[in-house]
Amino acid sequence: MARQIEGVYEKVLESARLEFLEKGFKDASLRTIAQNAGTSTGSIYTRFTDKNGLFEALVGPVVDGLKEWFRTEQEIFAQLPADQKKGDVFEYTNDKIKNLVDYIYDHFDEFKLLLSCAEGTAFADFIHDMVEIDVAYTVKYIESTGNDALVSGRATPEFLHILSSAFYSGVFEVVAHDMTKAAAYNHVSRLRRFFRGGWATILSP
Amino acid sequence: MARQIEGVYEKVLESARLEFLEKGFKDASLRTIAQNAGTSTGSIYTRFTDKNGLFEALVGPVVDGLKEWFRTEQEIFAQLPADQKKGDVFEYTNDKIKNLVDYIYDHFDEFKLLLSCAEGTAFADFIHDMVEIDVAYTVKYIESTGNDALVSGRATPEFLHILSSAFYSGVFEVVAHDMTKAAAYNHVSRLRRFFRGGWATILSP
Amino acid sequence: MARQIEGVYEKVLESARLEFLEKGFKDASLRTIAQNAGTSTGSIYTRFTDKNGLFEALVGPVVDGLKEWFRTEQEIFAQLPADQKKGDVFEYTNDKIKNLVDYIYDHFDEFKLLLSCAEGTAFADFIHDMVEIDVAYTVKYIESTGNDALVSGRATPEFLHILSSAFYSGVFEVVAHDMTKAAAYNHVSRLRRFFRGGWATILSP
Amino acid sequence: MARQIEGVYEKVLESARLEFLEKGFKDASLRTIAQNAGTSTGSIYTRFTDKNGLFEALVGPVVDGLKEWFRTEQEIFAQLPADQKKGDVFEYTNDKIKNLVDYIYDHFDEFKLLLSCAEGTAFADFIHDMVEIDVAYTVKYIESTGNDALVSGRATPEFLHILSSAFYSGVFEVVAHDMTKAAAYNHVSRLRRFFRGGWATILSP
DNA sequence: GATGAATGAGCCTTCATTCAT
DNA sequence: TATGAATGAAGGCTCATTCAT
Repeated sequence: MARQIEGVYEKVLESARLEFLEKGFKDASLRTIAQNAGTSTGSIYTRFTDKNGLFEALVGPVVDGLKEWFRTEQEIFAQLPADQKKGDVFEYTNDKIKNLVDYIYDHFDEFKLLLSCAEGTAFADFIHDMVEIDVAYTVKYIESTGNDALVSGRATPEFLHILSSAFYSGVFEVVAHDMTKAAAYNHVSRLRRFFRGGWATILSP
Repeated sequence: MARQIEGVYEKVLESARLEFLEKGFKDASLRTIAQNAGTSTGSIYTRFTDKNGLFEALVGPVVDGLKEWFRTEQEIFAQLPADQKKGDVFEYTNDKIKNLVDYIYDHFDEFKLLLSCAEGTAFADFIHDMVEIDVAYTVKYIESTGNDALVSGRATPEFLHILSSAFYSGVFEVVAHDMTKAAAYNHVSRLRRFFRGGWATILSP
Repeated sequence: MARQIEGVYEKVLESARLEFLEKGFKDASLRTIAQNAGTSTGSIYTRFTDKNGLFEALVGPVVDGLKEWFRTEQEIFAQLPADQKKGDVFEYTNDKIKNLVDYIYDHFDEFKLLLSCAEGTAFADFIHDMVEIDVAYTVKYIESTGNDALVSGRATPEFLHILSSAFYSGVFEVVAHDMTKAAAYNHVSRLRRFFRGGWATILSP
Repeated sequence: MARQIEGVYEKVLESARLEFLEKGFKDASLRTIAQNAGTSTGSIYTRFTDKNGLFEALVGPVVDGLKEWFRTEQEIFAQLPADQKKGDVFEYTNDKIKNLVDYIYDHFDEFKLLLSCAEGTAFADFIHDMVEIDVAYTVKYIESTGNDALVSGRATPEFLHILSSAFYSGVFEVVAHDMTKAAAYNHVSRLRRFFRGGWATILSP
């Protein structure tokens, strides 16, 4: 029984990362990827099904991790005592956002792939998808705290979407600009402070 | 003058618009475009030089118009009396932003092309380019009013960039979501109000 | 009645010369030629019929002139008194060959076109054609002087061809190498001297 | 090992040979070549990289063989005892030149390709390249025998070039004229004899 | 499982020439 | 006559994917 040659999987991923980063998904060549990984195109198909599968193998775990992180944090928050929920969310989420930046910088290449090289991929709308999740959680949060922002019409799901879209676009600029992690912390926290005022007007009657 | 078959120019543009919208720049086929326009591929080259030239013919005037609009507004503002400049900029720009939405909806397809179908094109970084212009004008504005936001470090060009990026990403979501114009007015004005608070903290010492 | 615009003919020729020299006949573009001449492709067709016609217009007169020169010299020689014909032909043709070099340098570009840029043209076999003429004249010369080189088999038309081919290839090297006219005189006369010995063994029993 | 359909390689080469011979390099069509060989255009690229690669596959080995032959003969000659070198080189090279003709006729099509169908190819200047090699060897030979032809100025590298160019042009005429091998032997040996006299005047003070 | 040759549709682009204006 | 837009075939080449070995 033939076994998969060890180390090839990783080499292909590495080679693919570079090729996708350089040329984007569509213009990347599987032949080049295989060659630089020291293997054959066929073996890419054995391991990754597809060009799309290869891209997903690179980026999927990072996306899943991010979604999982969102889910977990949401759950943790949901189980806080009611008074704490209504407390200073801004303060509460301070660490959270720092974790997010950490996560981004732990997977910088992958985020670059997601944000700049994913056209033609299931991940083309990465920001948009993240925003959808974020909005869903925000809605839940607002509802669970009994805040009347939605009921009163001060916020609508669509507007929350635009708001979230604006926020995350700002956040992910740190990737496009290849900021240092320190600069990223700084900018993201400024961005949050900037948004804080707006949120206050929405959440307070 | 050699004959130029009438109406073909427009038909090609229309055909190209549809093809680019459907498949994006790279995957669009000039053959298909020519066929659907009832011409030959060669005549596309006669009229538009290039695949890129064809895309630019669709989208260039709209971008130029937008830049011109930016420039003009900036100039008008620059010539206001000093006290008016320092006045309520939010109120002042209310109409302006409405004009912007009007402009977007007057050229909806083109903005869709710019925002979703321009990869592989000189317009791939459309939002980013607009943001650069916007930031340049914002810096000028801040400096010309004698505000110390920049000097004090409450704002940096990089942070203004992120802020602007966040704002325009939010604005252009109305295109991605195919909102009605009415809904767009509404959302954009909400977005501005939301940002107002943040700006206040930056501009006031 | 519309007249041909004056000066265009010459401008087209000049533009064509440059384009053909740069890219060779096949890769030259009529559009480029027309453009650089400040006229339209159509007007090239009006004046020169064809891409081939254009090339011929450049090069044909020079070829014709050369052929005419060959013919005239041959005629002059034919009418020399018999004893003079048998005299030192080498000496006699000394001036002739100098005239040839002069002719080449009076039409240097055209010879370059003929020798390096004529593939795909009726002039592709220029040297070969010249050689044919030269051989025909040589045969006539040998026969008219009563020399038995041909009859005896010391020379055959085919061998004369090869000989002539070798000689003219050597001569036209001065074009390929962009020699100065002075250097060309020098080399061609050396070449003739070199060939002189060989000829002597053929012509003398 | 992935299957390589047997016999296709040869069929492609054969098909290419015919197409190149008929139309020359530039006007030859890879589609036609592939079709006549019963393959796809793609497989030509797999096997030969390029249109150029295909031409080179046909002609490269023959050129290399020729260069190698030159090199070897030169080396053998270099190691002859000094007195033999100064002996009758004409006699010595008698067999050599016969070998050359043999080589040409063993690869007749390839030489035709090189001499008539190579425009647009790295082999466009085949004769010129051979001449360069030949001249280099000739210079070495002259120097190594202590002959003063170069020192005295009776010969210059440039003139040797022209001479060699003339000689090989004559030799390769046998290909252009589709001579029989017998006729070729005959003509080439006549040509050598013809050149002999000239060489004598150059080499003897 | 690994290989990599084969596929063949498809890409953008160029061109000499024609011909309506 | 001059123009130059139109033609449309043809060009070389690339690619993801398949599959015999």
